[in-house]
Amino acid sequence: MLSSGSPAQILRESLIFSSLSDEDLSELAKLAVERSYKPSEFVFWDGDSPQWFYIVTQGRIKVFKHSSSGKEFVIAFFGPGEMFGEVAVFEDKPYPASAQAVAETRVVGIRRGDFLNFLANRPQVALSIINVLGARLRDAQSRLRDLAAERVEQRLARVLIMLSSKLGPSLPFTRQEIADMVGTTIETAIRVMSQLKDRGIISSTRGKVIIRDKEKLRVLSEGPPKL
Amino acid sequence: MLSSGSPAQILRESLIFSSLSDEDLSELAKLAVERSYKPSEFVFWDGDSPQWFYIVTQGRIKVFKHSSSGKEFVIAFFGPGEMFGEVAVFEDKPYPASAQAVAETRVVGIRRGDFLNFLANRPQVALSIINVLGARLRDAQSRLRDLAAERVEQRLARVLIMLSSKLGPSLPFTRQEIADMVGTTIETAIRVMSQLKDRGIISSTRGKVIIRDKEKLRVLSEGPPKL
DNA sequence: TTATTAATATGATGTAAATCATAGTCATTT
DNA sequence: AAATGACTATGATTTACATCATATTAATAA
Repeated sequence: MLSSGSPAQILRESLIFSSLSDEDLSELAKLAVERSYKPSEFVFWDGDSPQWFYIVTQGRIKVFKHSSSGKEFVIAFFGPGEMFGEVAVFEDKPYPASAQAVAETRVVGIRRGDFLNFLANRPQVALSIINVLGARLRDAQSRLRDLAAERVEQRLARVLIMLSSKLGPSLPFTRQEIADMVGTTIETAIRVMSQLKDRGIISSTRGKVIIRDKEKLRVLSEGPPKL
Repeated sequence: MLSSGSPAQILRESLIFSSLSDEDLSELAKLAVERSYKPSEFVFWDGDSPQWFYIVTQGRIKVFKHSSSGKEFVIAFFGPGEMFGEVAVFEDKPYPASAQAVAETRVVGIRRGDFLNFLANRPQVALSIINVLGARLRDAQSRLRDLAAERVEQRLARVLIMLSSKLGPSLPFTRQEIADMVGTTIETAIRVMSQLKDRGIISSTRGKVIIRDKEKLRVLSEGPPKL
């Protein structure tokens, strides 16, 4: 989505900072530090103290939590232009989840204190952060309801729809990654997706899912095919 | 928790506005409108367009969503000093959940547009809202992980702990309300709580739960009593 | 008081999905 | 080219929990 460039350019292209003047932007860029991660490298761990918040510039970051039995639950994948690690920064509590690169990934990081100072004089930026947090909260609450009350097939359909509205019809995720987003096991995810394949709703290759019939998927995600 | 008083006084006592000057506060108070609700009355419905955001001054508000099969999932109960309906307001999308009074309840409401204008010049207030949203997001993400991976007993223990850290050891909720927060059925909630009762961890009367042994409850909420 | 309704309780049965097991398939490395 | 390891696939079995059914108890109303 975004080409790589100078930190200032990258920040410019990120939604959150679109309201900034060139002046403010170059000031913010001074605070930003670039970092690279190889696949499977961690940006931070659940429980770490939050020094930085981040914006992805290239690649993809997986943010997830472990259950008491060790299972992963994926909160979200973040791509270019998206911020992560922000919850911990604004609250000054340990990161509530871990962040791991799932591809060759570059991020810019801004120190907690620096960023709070910066925000203190830019209400417009604060408002756009409020917007991002609001959207994420809304999303989390929907997923809560889904996990509490909807069946796997329906939840999986919703995850696929959400992903494809962000990334297009071709989704670069393994069954395991999808299972971890849906909150199920890999076996169940495979079984459900095999059915979707048989019904012509999706097709797939190794590590990739292609949405073939978005409309049928939408119906599935809404109606209870039960009863 | 809070005594009733003038709108300005109520706002003053709410965490979010603690940083405001008396001047700013009385300006905000001018924007605020008081309303009362009887038990079971709705403040807004899922899907309504968001004109207002609210702060509870007396009583209690239940915010919840329905599943496709009609089951309720309770996102949170809010008491005096807490805001609700904020997600929709900051995003200008329909309310993603319904809000219903569960007691004789008073709230103050502030119009979306008024409040956004007010915020635009008060970065400190914006930052404290970011804090509240951050805390709620963190909480929602924990619950997501729990729903995806933990068993009912554990989730129920966590809900009881969360509630008692807010409200003290005596919790004025029915089994149904607790079930709706945990994401289970009333029967299962009753069964699990009967066990907790037998083990001396809680006691209860009609519509009320009393935490007797917080430590045992904590252990339950963490360890997998499985294996 | 009796009637009515909401909350609590508990047993019996059903089921979606987890778990356990095994095998095939595709990509990468040696 | 063979070998190693990740991903996909499917069957068999188990299980936590939902669902259905029916009481009992405690408030509230008639």
